[in-house]
Amino acid sequence: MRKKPAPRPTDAELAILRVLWKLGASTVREVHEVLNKTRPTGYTTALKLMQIMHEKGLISRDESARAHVYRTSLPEGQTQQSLVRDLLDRAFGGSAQQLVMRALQAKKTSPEELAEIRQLIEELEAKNREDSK
Amino acid sequence: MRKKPAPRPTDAELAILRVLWKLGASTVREVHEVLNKTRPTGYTTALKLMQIMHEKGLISRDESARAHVYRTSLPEGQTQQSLVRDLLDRAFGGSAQQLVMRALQAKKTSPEELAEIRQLIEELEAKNREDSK
DNA sequence: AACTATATACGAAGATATTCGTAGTTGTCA
DNA sequence: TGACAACTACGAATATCTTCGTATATAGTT
Repeated sequence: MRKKPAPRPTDAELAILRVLWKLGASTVREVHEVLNKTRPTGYTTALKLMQIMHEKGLISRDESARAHVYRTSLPEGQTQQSLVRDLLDRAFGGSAQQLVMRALQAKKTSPEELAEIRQLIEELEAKNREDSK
Repeated sequence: MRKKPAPRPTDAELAILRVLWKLGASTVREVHEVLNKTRPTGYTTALKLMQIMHEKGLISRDESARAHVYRTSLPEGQTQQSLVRDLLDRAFGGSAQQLVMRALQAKKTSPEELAEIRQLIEELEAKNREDSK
């Protein structure tokens, strides 16, 4: 008896998740106020979406107060990981290398960020050498 | 009077694009035969999808033969780039660094691939130093 | 010429995603 | 307490995605 994995969030759902990760546990109103700035929609639209996300298990809620308080079910990094893995499979035949290449070409990356990435890679390479001993 | 950019392909559409990139220009039957192995569906499903993709501008077709021959409108790399950029914006706040990190964690990458990525990064870093002179 | 195999076109069903209006409930405050 | 503001629940309209059945056309074969 295993629990179903959370389904891939849709575009609108991901927008809400991003707000919740940023703000932490929040009410519908708080989420709506943030979203409304960049993408004007009605309050009940946000409400309905969050109710659906709750049904799907993407978010959980605390109903003890009149205004329910919602929080994400999974940490940001874990969801990002899933999304990347999904894109990897759907568009890159599973090749992380190709995806990384495209990502670095798709957007200018600051020298500091490049250095961090290089460091991560060097760590992975060191780990490989370690393992093969 | 500018042409509309090709919309983001849906899951089923991307699966078809992948076959077309792999095989090159192909008929519906050829595409369907490949897809049918991994995801059994009817022939007319593939046909309909490809007709819609043609309307959207995702693929073009040569109607001179009885069996139309379809080809992708954009090269694989360009579409991959768009998809990565899209995910970057929707889930990573535009941070390529974060996305790369997640990609490398999401999937084991071979030492050879890691080396290639490292090389790309070193090239980008060299280019940065060059530019800042 | 009739039959068969293989095409395309098209409509439509069913599922999912997104949007919002309306109804009804609850807390606040003058 | 009565009016108002804010909240949830719910139904439904609209759009999009995915699937397939049916109608029709065309090429090849006997």
